Amino acid sequence: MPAPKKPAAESSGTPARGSRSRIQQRNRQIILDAALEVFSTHGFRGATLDQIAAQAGLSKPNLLYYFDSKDAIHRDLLTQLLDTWLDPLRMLDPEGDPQAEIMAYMRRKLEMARDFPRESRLFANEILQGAPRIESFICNDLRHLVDEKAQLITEWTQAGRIAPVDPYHLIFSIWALTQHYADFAAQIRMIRGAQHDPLDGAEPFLAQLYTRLLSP
Amino acid sequence: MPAPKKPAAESSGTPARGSRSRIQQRNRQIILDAALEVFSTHGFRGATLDQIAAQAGLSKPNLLYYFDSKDAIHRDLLTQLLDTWLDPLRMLDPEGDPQAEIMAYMRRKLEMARDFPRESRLFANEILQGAPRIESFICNDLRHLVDEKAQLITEWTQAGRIAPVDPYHLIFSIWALTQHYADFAAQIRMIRGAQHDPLDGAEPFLAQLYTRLLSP
DNA sequence: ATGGATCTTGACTGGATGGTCAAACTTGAT
DNA sequence: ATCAAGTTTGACCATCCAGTCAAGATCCAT
Repeated sequence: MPAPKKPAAESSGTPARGSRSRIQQRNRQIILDAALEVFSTHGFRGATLDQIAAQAGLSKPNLLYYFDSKDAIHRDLLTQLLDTWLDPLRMLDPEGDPQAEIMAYMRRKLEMARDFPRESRLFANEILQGAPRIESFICNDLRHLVDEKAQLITEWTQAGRIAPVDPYHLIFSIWALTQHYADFAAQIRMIRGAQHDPLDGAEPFLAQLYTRLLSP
Repeated sequence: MPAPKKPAAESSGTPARGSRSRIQQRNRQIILDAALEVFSTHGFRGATLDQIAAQAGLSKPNLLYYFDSKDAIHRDLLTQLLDTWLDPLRMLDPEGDPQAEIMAYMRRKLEMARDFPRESRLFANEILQGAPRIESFICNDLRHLVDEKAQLITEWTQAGRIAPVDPYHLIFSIWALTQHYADFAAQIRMIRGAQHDPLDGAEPFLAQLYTRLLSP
């Protein structure tokens, strides 16, 4: 007897994109989008499959037809997120103008806070809990990239091309300042009033801040 | 028949401190401390009474002898937290030297991140979820205080005593930069290695940053 | 030492929630 | 049109978890 055809577990390896029907592609995406909404505001344990199903407009058993478990949905979201999380920092170009490069990095992160606030909150939730699911990513990929770029920044400071700053704290400051606008958007909205976009005025302020910090 | 004597609900009004026995004082504090540990890392829904009981070294029914419900413990923690959350900003002195006042505010917030990281994470969890339980606090107390201090900063900039900056974003930047060291401590530890204190070097960096930002 | 008040807990309940399953429905290749 | 494969769901189960309860242990004023 052939086991009931589940639409591919694919927990590892290549997605085998072509092997999925249009319906699968569409519904998996709908589910991931709904799950991102729910996980990012309620955290993993705070989210329920019923909430996600309601948000997706599907039945709960139907979610579990497309994903093996609640955990699998969450893992998929995190994997997808981490896949692009490093890109802005990776683009920091050793050949470019130091100050312009760092400003551009800050702007890319700020764009991510504006365009992907739910992803930022998903990440924040994960770190707040001690990063149990993404520890190896942070200790390996992220750490090595940060070490590499910190080295680059140190060279820039030693060459006198930017003011002497601690490169690690510089990077952390960019993370803190940009992600704050996504992670703490609720607070900012309540303080500035709902009519403002939380990010109004953020770019000029951060440009001013880093210009003054980095000018030799 | 007298109803079983629960140790005072006290959900509102004065604690009636003296009315509690030594055992009550002690155990309530043990429970709140354990709950802070658990809620701050797992969030409200992610925490279980069993975890809190284990952390406190008490039985679950015993927790519920001292507090009416899981929610009541959480509410107590938040209330206690909010009670002092505004103090550092409140201390911003209109009569003091503007730059020194803002630097001192940053340092007070950084001290709180160092001394009360669990409280910071409890707060962060709450905001990430949209701040449902503390909306009125943020919309009223916090908002009014921020408006007042933003006004003060504006006066300082108009008097040319500090560089012209957006006062709201200045305040948000202090929150972001200082709380980041508590909320994202797990990430910082993984990147810098466990031997470093996450806050090593933070104070000089932030001093440098705000000195350069604010100097007229 | 004694007794009533305070504290503690094992055993339990009811509801929520992740996950299963078999039957029903839809799709599209022939 | 037909049917096998793919998709959907109502009903169900097992476990987890907040909260209850009544009986037992401890404390402390007298």
